[in-house]
Amino acid sequence: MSCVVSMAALETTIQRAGATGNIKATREDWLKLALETLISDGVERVRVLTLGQKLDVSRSSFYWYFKSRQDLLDQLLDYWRQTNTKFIVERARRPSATVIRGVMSIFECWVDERLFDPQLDFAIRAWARRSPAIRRALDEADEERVNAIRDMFMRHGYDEVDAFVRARVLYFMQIGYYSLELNEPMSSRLAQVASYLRSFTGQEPSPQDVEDFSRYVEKTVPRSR
Amino acid sequence: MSCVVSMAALETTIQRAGATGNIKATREDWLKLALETLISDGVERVRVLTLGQKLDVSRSSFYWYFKSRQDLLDQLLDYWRQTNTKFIVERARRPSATVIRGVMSIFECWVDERLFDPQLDFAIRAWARRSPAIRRALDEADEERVNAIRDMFMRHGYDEVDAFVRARVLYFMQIGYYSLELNEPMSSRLAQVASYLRSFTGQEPSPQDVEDFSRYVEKTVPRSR
DNA sequence: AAGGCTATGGACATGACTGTACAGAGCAAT
DNA sequence: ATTGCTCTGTACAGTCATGTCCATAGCCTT
Repeated sequence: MSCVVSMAALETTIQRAGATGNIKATREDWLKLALETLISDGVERVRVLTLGQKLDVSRSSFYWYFKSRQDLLDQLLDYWRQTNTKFIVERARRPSATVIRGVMSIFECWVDERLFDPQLDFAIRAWARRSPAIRRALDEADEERVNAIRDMFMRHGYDEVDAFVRARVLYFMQIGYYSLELNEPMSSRLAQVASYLRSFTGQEPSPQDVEDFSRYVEKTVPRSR
Repeated sequence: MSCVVSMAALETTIQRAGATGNIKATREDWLKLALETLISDGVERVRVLTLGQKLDVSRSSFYWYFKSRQDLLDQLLDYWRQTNTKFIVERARRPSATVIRGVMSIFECWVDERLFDPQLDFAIRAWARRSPAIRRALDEADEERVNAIRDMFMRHGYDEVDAFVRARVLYFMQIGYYSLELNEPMSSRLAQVASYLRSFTGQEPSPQDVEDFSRYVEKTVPRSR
């Protein structure tokens, strides 16, 4: 579906499949489909049999590339680890002239699914409910993200508790937003940017701020409708 | 586990089990255990076989009380429908002297799991990913909740867009908060109440406000540690 | 064209789960 | 004590999943 995450990052996990013949499904095919399934249906639905049917290949092929189903799941987690937290932290650390600008930097992750894939995050969250290992990985990621955002607020003069709470409000609000899967058109979302900035920072955004953000989205986000 | 939701509401869905003998597991037992399993593990783990094993009863018993597994799941959804949205809306509609007080009313749901069960909500959310019927029910509930909160902000003079955005920030932030399953002690949470009120309303809470909220929690919330 | 390696198909063993059929246990009222 | 009702256990059929074994198809090199 909407899993348009850059698969580039997947290649990290992937050994070069030497382009030998008689290949119906590559390792990448299995991984990609598994990721899409994880995102749209949850871990429980990531099944060797089902994936094989969709790829029109028997299950033996799977066991050539992967040791077991668990092996595949481990790799999916690795993929998530290497992608979803990185950009948030990077954006939060960027120098910014004002808090408003700082928050706008982070907003970039919320409007561009190449930077942060909310559905993948949600799937990991559901997965974590029943798996302590996933739970631990997720907790670490959440903490890293919130801390990065908190530091941004502190750089702009908020005291520690306020910065922490505002970081949480900003981050948790977005996690919550995504878990509703609203699928709003970008135009509606942009129409509310000023209110969000005001609400998150407690300061009044300038018209220039709002305009710049719209520009950014227009120019860099594909399919922003 | 922490499923301490008042089971009273369940009885709505329940026909009186005439207290005849030879009963090992009542309909209530099945429902309650199913609900706990839904909450802690997700729908996929609500299985007739597993429930039966935990109740130490064979599966035939289940099929006496329920037409099928789907029948049970339908009833779980009904239970959620009848409980989780009600109190939020009710609290949001209560007259309040100031916005701060209005937000505090809603906060009551976030600190008292008898009013709002976050884990159940999360489980329904995960369920909704793969079931259009659940999706619809959930969307309705979310809209009802946000609208009730928005109206509260509007009653206190916020314009429509601002009220709507603040309602979302308040509600989504909480949904996000819960999906992290932080399990913080109540004392930490209370220590941040002032910051949260400030962030959500854009106004400064009085010491009296903060103190009153602490009092409320202390008196009415069981096990607030 | 012959062998070698890679990837695949098919068969088999095993286990978890749903739903159905039916016999019978236990209590209540007659 | 017999009958009737409610609930439970055992047994069976059917589905869907994982993982293993082994034969072999297909390209690549020599």
